[in-house]
Amino acid sequence: MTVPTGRRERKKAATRRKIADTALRLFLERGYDAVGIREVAAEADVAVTTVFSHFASKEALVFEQDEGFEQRLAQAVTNRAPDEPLIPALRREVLALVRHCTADGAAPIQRMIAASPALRQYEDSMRLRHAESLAAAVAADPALARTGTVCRTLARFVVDAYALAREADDPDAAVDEIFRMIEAAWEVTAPSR
Amino acid sequence: MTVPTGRRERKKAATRRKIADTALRLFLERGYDAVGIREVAAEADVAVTTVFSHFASKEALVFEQDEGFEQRLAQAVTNRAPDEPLIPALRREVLALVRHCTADGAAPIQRMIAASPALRQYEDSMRLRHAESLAAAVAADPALARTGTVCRTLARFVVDAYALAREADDPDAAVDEIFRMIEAAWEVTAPSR
DNA sequence: ACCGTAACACTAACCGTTAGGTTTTCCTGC
DNA sequence: GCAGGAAAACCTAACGGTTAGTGTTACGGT
Repeated sequence: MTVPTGRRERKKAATRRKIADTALRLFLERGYDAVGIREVAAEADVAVTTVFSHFASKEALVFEQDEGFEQRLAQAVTNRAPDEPLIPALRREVLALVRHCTADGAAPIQRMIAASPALRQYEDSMRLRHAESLAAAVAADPALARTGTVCRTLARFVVDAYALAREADDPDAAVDEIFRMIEAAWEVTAPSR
Repeated sequence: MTVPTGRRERKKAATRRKIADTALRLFLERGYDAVGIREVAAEADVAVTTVFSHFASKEALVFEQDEGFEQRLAQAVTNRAPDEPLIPALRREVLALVRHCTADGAAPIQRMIAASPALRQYEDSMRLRHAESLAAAVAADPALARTGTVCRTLARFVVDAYALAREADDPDAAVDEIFRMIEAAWEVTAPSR
């Protein structure tokens, strides 16, 4: 019943980090496709089954750090100031996420992802999961009062903005441009007063 | 150089169709995951390598018939009447596609896809490919005069509409609702006259 | 009739992933 | 402290999708 506090959790987290770090290092050194799971496990000095007990798939090793992103969009909705409109809050968060991903330090990882169809596909489906949780957060806000379909649509549009802006020549300008479209799409669904 | 006319092509097409038909039949009979590629090959009386010379992956066997869909959205743009506005033309095409997929005859296939994460993921990434060709078609129309980012964004929104409407309780109404949003998003990008 | 090539076959492997069952390591209540 | 239980990690072995390598056939153009 007591909350497990201590060494066990620390060791588990250490193993997880060691696997992820080793994997990312090998992937960047020699290419994602050129490094096998057995090799990652050997280099991290763990069993293959241990790798898969920490990560659901080989692709998940690459996106380990981005797990927090899942919640950030939803929190941008639920934690926004009581009187702040929805769209600017989302715009701000998407802009922050885009800047984080297009920062110089992330360039090698982004190049690796772009080079691997498997990683691109994984990221795409990850974004759709994020859209679902964002849609749930939007639908849960009673101040917004939209149908389920509108909430899901908005969520898709927002994650599209994230994906498209990252690939654009000028990410900041792209966020601006796309969010003008999203704002218009959202306004037209306002319930009649 | 000469245009290949004849038996060779017919035999190849026949082999391809035999593989696809056999695979779909087995998948529907016993489930996508429960049928292996080796089994499909044996039942179609071809070698495993032959299956993969016709289809890039196991998932592609399921979506063989939907290959034409790739072009339909783009054609809805390029082949529309000279004075027809873009959005209604796209709305009409998406509605037709949604109705086609939610027709009674397609129900078992849709259920199979919904039951397999691998198939859902494959379809998601297929949609993104479709969005890219749609974006290219929109960008190529000089009468529209929008930036590349706007064209890509619109294309994403349109394929989102397709995906969301299919899952909605009332697909027709969802297409209506979502395309009102798309229309507004598109209008706000109109170049100043 | 003959050659090039496209289609197909067979074998054998590689790689991600999982199941099975065992050992180690830590937490906890005595 | 220590027994008992559980979580974490291990090892082995396999399964299923996918591909490389190497032939073999059958068609099409000359």
